[in-house]
Amino acid sequence: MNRARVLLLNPALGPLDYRVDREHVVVPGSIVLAPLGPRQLAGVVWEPDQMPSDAEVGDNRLRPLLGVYDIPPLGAPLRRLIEWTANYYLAPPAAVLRMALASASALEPKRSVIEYRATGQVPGRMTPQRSQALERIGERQGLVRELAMIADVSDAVIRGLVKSGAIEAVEVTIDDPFPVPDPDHAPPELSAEQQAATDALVEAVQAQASQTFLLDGVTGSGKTEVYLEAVAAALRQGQQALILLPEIALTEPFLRRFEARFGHLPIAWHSDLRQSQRRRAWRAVATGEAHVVIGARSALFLPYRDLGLIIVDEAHEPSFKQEDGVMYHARDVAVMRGHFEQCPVVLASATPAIESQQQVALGRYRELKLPKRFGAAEMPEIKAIDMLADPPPRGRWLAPTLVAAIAETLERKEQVLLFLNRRGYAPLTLCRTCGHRFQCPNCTAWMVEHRLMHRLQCHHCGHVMPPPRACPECKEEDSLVACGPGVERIADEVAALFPEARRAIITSDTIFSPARAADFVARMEANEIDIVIGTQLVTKGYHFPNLTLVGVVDADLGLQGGDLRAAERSFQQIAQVAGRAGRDVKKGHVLIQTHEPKAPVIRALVSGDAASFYAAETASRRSANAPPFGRYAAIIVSSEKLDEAVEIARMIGRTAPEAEGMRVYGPAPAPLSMLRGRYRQRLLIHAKRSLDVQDVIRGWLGALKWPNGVRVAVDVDPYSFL
DNA sequence: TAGGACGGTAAA
DNA sequence: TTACCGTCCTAA
Repeated sequence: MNRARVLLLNPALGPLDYRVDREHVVVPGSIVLAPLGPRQLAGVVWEPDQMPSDAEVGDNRLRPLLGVYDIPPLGAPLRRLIEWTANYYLAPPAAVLRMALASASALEPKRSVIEYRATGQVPGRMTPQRSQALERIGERQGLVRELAMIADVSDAVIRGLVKSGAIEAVEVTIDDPFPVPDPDHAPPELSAEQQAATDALVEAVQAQASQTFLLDGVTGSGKTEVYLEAVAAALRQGQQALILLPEIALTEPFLRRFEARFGHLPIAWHSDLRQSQRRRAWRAVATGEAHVVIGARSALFLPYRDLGLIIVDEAHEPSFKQEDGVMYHARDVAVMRGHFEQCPVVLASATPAIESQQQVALGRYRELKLPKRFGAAEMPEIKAIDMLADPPPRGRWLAPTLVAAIAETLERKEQVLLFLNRRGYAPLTLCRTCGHRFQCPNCTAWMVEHRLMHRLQCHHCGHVMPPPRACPECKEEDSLVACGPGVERIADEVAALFPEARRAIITSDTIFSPARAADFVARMEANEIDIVIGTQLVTKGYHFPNLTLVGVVDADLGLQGGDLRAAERSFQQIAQVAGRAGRDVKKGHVLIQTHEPKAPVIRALVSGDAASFYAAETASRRSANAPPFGRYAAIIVSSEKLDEAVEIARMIGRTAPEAEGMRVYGPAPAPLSMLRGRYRQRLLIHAKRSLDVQDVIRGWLGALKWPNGVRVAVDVDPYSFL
């Protein structure tokens, strides 16, 4: 009797056992189709001793597997990674497996699909829907369903356009091989320091052993060139390389650098891939045909056939922490994947996280430093503007000193970047007459005015409303005022001050596609933009030689909220945006507007003394027993009913176990006490490093029951305290 | 008494 | 997660 333990793609279920009939051959990792009640589900065969099931089922009650997919089995290193991730982050193994299998369509044996694209022909009969569809689709190509989504019309409109000849069908072969990057295409000239770091990485790639590096180089020091040589080394020995980036919007300039180095583009992996692209990329990764993958955090769980190197670029970025579903930290999971795959992992950053520096101090990670900028470029000069001593006029946000510096820079025909980490026009709208504030109906958050889009928008759940003319509370007309600045408002101020200057607003609202990002880069390089006003999207990755002045509009913004990483994060963000200035021969200048010029963060930035800032932060973490010296975990209880959420959270609080070196705080309403229509209560667990908190929480929550509509999620090593 | 809403449970 | 089943309620 041949039986197999199968982890199905159903997060509510543990592993189930099946009978394997003679016509099927399975090994651990095989991807199979299994019956489940009246349904059929895909799953992966697992070693029974690695995946214990809660109740053994007799041979006579087993149902047979229906089939085995013609796909390479998931390798043992990936299976170990899935187990580790599920264990560490207290997530169902099947939920982690789902990230590895990525999309059901990747499993289908289909070799081509019919996609559609515009022909440029004008349809005989034009309707508003049809013109909207054609306009929004533009050059894009996709399935009928995808085009309908893009154009925000029904499938029928698209089909009508196909019939009229305005859109044509194209057969797309989806498993075409990808071009192979050439490690010898255009090797760079490296400085002595870069060469030394490169040698260390190349040696580690050749050793094919697990080792983690912290590549710590100041902005503009040429970290990318260094780690791309490690990628070349992996390619030369026939292995795959993965490069993780924090934001997709950032990939455009990166793709171009990669292409310049290797002659071809890498394979991109992110959540916006179309179904056919996703399938093709997944298959190529699994067969080994994809040599270099660059991607967002989810690329970590792809089934690489032979992974030789992992790079985590901008490794300090908080966006590597996944905040819903399986709440993992991609930087930490990357290190574990390197451990299981027996390959080096490189964490690259100009402003490494305190956690990573601590690992260096403990001797677990090896540090490679690039303390100087590449070539003739020098570090920019950084000054603070005291907003109390040098305030802008009423109703304005840019201090006279900053305005003067902008004027001088424009005069020299150089470019300016103004950084404000706030999208939209104004973060809050209120009624002057009755004080009514516009709040999201689903979240504890203000509705943010987006003047360009002509609407109010919630940044947490995406709820939108048209900009109101009258106050909904007191019905007073023309009594609503915008409070505080967003990038759009700063852009207005810039327009009033420098009407001749060409402006660009760079946020996730305006750079929503790789094409838009490419367009922005091209316009900057052609000097068609004088002043960029942007959010954190512009803090990293870009290299504009003619950009010489960076203005930080509100350096105090990041210090609000007071979570344990606020100071560190502020420092990183401002240091990164400052690093955009003067990256070539022209000297860069940075002006930081703040109400607290004496705050340690600002002083560290101005003096350039990062080391003592980090030392002070590390000391205060140590004395508070905060990460990386102690650890936190959060339990978030959510329900559509407030009383239910409160009741269950209290019940969990009451049943908290006693454990040496652990304290439980709460429950209290979560900082965003209502999110996407769900009420949220939160318990915070603070424990000493040596305690296995996961195990304690597993035992604790495992013994409890709660009603169906209540969700209890655990966030291990939480980043956001929201 | 049919039929729908709801809650609980099994799925190998 | 999904499908199914039993229970309870309401309308007829």
